[in-house]
Amino acid sequence: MKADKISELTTNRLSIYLRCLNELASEGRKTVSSDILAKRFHLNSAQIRKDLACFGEFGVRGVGYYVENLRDQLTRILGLDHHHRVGIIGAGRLGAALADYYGFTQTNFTVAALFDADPGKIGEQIGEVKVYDVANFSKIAKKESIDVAVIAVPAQFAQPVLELISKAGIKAVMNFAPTPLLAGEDVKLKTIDLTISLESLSYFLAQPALPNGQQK
Amino acid sequence: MKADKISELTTNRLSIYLRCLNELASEGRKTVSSDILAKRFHLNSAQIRKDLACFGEFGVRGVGYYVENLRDQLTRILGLDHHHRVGIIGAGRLGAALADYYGFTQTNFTVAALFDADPGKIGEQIGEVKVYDVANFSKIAKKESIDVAVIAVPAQFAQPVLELISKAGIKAVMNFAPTPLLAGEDVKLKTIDLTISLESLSYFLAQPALPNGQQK
DNA sequence: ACCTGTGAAATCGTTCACAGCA
DNA sequence: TGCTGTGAACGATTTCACAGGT
Repeated sequence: MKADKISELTTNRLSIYLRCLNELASEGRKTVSSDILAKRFHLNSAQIRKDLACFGEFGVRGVGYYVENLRDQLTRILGLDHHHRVGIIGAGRLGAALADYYGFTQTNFTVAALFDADPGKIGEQIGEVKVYDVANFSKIAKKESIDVAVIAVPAQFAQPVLELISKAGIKAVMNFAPTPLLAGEDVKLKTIDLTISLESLSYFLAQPALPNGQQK
Repeated sequence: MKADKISELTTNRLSIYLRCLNELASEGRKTVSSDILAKRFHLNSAQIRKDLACFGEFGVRGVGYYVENLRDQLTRILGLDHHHRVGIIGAGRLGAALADYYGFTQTNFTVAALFDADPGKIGEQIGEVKVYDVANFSKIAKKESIDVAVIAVPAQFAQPVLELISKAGIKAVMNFAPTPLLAGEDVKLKTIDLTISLESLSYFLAQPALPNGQQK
């Protein structure tokens, strides 16, 4: 298919496929069909094939996919054969937790620096990582080769912080502030809005249970 | 429209509309049209009307929506006129950060208890909240009237923890473990997978810039 | 016989455009 | 005239179903 426009839903699933393949590889499996993959991990086999076909013809008819080969291909497609250096703006509890979280679980992402405006926090050491003055963001970002930024500041500061990040030339941003942000066309912004997620749980709980005990 | 099947995309947007209305209300605005709302908050006016029409006829032709009335309606629809009590399983950095995060920003959600299996953590006090032995989850959940659970444990423990939550009769669960979980039909599960989000940023960075400087 | 890659169909979601009411 | 509520058009995504390769 080799299309130019790959949907975000597809790339999100590539992450999932990669996880599955890592599991299969660690079990010593050599090949896997889209059908086996789908049944085992509760996916749809046609979707797996379509997603993969966007990037090349990785499968062999009558056989399936070679686990190690496909894993390597996905790793490359997702850019996980490169290291990424993450800067987190906001050294509150959330920023500190994320510094830990990424550091422990993601070998391809290293948290290189935390930033804050609070003089009481600047200079502190959180785990392996130092807290810098956010006023020096651009300078430190360059020195530390940061290519991914995480916004973990209160909502009202999120937009100016995003502009600071943009000006520093960083193209990939993850936002935890519960507010939509406006970013330039060349910047990839992912907002994870915990408030919306919580309120959607609240909505579900507010729905009356149907007679058979199921929810709507 | 009064439909039975409301999509999650719609309910997520209700949260956003509610935020916008709160902002307008605090400015003293009495009425607002879907068009004004859309232009100001970068939304689509037809979508706003369709979303709202799922739940009733709140608008007045020629006038728009009454800000306070619509805000109250959305608050009710989202179940935010009730308090929710949250239990967080996993008292690591992430669990602790979430305990703080929700406590500070969400007046409708109170973190009632943290749970962990580590004897070193049990009995600790994190902010206002005590850490209990996860073995006593069901008992404490009932005593504390917990109706929302948050999974903040490592991936390999997430499924058994979900089953524990289910058995305690809790119907709304937010999962931060980077793994898909299987839940019963009557349980609403939201997974927030930071690994997928990060890898999708990595994918974006791996794409070659197009000649005009834009990304694909 | 098995399994991929892919058009075609079905489903789901968004946007348009306008009838109808204040 | 201004604005909602909604059928219809459009667009995106998922699933089906099968031709064709091994």
